[in-house]
Amino acid sequence: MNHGAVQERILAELPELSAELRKAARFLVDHPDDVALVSMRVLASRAGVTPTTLVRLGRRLGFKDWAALRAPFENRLRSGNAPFAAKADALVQRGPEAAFAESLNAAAANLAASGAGNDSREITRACTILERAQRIRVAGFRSCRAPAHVLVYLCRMFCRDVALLGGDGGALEVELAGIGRTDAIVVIGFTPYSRELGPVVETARRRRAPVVALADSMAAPIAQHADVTLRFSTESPSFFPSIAAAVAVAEALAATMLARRGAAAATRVRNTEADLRALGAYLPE
Amino acid sequence: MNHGAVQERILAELPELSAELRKAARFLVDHPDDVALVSMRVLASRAGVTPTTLVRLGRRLGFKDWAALRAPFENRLRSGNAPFAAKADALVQRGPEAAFAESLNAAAANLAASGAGNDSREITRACTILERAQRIRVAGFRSCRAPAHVLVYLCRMFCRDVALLGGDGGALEVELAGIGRTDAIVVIGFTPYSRELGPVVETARRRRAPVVALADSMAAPIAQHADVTLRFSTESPSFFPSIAAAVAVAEALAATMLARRGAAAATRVRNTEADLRALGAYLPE
DNA sequence: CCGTCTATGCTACAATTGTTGCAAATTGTC
DNA sequence: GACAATTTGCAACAATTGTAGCATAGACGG
Repeated sequence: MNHGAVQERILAELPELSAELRKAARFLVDHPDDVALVSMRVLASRAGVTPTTLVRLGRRLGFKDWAALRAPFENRLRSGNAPFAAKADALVQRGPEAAFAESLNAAAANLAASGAGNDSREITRACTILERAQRIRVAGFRSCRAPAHVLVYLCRMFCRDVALLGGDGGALEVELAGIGRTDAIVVIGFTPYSRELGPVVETARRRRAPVVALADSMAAPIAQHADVTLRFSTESPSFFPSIAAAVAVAEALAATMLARRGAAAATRVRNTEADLRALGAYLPE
Repeated sequence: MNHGAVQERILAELPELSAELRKAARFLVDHPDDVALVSMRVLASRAGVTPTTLVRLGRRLGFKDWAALRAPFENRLRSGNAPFAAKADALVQRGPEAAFAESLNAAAANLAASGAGNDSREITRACTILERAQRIRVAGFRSCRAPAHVLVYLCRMFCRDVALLGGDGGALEVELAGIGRTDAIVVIGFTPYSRELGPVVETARRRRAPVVALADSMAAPIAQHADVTLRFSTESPSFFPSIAAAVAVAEALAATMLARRGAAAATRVRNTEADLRALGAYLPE
């Protein structure tokens, strides 16, 4: 039996399995490398499961041993039947099929550039501004709506008053009405910059509200009057720029804020998660 | 140190070694898979050498442990290796200041894993489904709203009828009303899966509408009944999972569709852009 | 409410792991 | 041939491995 067959077998059996067995089974599907390369005990701990559960899973799937279940995972990695050679080739070959890998590669390069392009002082300043703010408002339009949404979603987990600007049709001015010195505005954009960002930075400046900009350039119009600017890169082999790096920067910003706030904020995040779960936001396991 | 470097090191040292050590060293070079996959004792017996010799070889090559020598051979077999592991090692400093870089690194690793985790046949099938569809509906909730938004935004540039599901408060059922075999549904989610995805996949299945899933696992409940599943990884050093990779996969999917459609679609994208510009969507330079 | 049954974890155990110290064997040198 | 130096193997070690048995916890039906 080869690895593919085992995986199918697992997926077929998945609904019938009990909670713990299913958790283990999913881990096998998701981390096939580990199955072959590490011991059962450390595999179990990585999967958040007891070693016993893995033994039982093996039995349940019809294998005599753990070794018997593990064997197909080993063979998968052996260079003989190389799915990796094919994979590596796929990364190199041209044509439509390569577009996927190329796009991902470009995004990864953008992330790396974003890591290098922001120095820690700027990051610290951005965090300080956002932490002091009574209210945080985030502006991002068109393709930058995604990173804006991410930032709002994450900050809501540990900040009182965070909102996305430009929610429902054209009420932007109303949403900006109460903004003042004690708040903070985050603007996200890259060339060409959405027109809607104009009024946002404009009112922010007039009301002396601190501005954190996420942009593709220090010279971006939205960065001109910002107190801090964090950079991200949008290079892409395709016809549209990539905003994956912007999303990653937004996440990293939220992660940094959380890290600075320490344990209290962390438990607050956990509470929020627990609330969501209790409210039935998620599918049951 | 990666496997290539170890191999070079071995070959360089080879002439200096004694008979037994050389025999062992050659075996390491010739059977790299075995080094990672079997225990030192059976490796020794396969090489016709005593276990002790292997330990001594490791020392001789400058490794602290047998585990240290073995590690590069393991990494060689792992799928998500690439140049990212090295980068992650470079920035392992702790503290709140490092959170930013760590978060970005994790996201980059997730991108790499997503590239390796999706084989090109699946990608092709996903594209085919979406290209055949008269209408495309995308479902993504909570944190997965961001990648859903990205996919919709991009596909709109070259597809007639694309929309985000669950737009305004609870009209999900209405939006699903007309769905049928000739349409396509994209569902995006990871553990824990938003409850709203339940009805979506359910109606898709009932109406026999093809489903493309973007998920963190082949074993995801939303992937179970999907026609194709594209994987992304959400590993993160922080308290919340990262969706940067999901965004990148969504972009890559759009890029692939565009590449497959050829020049005509490309000009269509350019026209859309030009329209936006003419309509005054962007700030003037 | 009780009893049954399944699911899960804990503990113990023999087998196997990587490693060490020491003795035997081999090598080269005078 | 005798000596030291090096190379090699053996036996034993603590640690870790995969597995089995027992006990507990929880679910379900009467």
